[in-house]
Amino acid sequence: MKDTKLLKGTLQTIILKLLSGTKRMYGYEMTQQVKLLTGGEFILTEGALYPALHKLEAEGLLDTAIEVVDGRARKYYSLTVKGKKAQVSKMKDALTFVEKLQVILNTKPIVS
Amino acid sequence: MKDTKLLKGTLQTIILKLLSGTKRMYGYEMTQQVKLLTGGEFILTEGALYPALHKLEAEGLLDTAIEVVDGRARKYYSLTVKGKKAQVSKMKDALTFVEKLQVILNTKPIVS
DNA sequence: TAAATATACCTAATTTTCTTATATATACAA
DNA sequence: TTGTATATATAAGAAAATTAGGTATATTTA
Repeated sequence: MKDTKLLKGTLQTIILKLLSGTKRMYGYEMTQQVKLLTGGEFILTEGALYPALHKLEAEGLLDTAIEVVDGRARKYYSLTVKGKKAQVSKMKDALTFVEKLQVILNTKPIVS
Repeated sequence: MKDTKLLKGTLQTIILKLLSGTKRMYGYEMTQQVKLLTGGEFILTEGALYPALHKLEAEGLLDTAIEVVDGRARKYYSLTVKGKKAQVSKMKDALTFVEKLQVILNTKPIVS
């Protein structure tokens, strides 16, 4: 991979999941977090991230709060109640997706 | 899931993988195979499948042969040499994708 | 026998999502 | 002072999927 920035429709789920583990997070922080977690395999580009954040906010899943830190403006995002519900739902879908994909690709590890 | 027909960019990989396990396969057969393998969770729609097959053929990854069976025309697809190489490559990407996605979603089972 | 379902292919319009490129701006290090 | 890191944003285009249609034959069911 490395080159592929393809997040394949899982971007919303990733954003919601990241936010479910903390009080709030800002965009740039998400890009760094994803890079760190995946050893640089997933690159969350701004062109994909910011529109996705704006969409989730418009849908009422995210709240925002702008703060200036070290002279730079940050836009913090946090889950709304609706967002928390959506997170649970999307995680279920993602789990099913991964599981079934592994079945098709015949890569599901045989574990108890 | 159930409702989501979202295959999220993995459709090409799925097609190549299905074909790697057999000599040849036709489109409708792929839809049934995917439905069977996933317990109905993944629905491979024709609107997604056929354009994908045509694209892979145009790229030289698939060969075709039309045969009439029981009065109905079937278009059999098989992997070319180039297609076999692409299959191996795409499978590697898919494995990395799933692995890293599981890390981000914190759902990676702790196994040896 | 007529209607519905299953088999089997296809495309076109639209929408969604992502890539690529660009823009702005501040802080810090070389 | 030039580049890198931090931080957000949008716009044009491409890619991929959804939705919705179309054609046709075979089989099953009412």
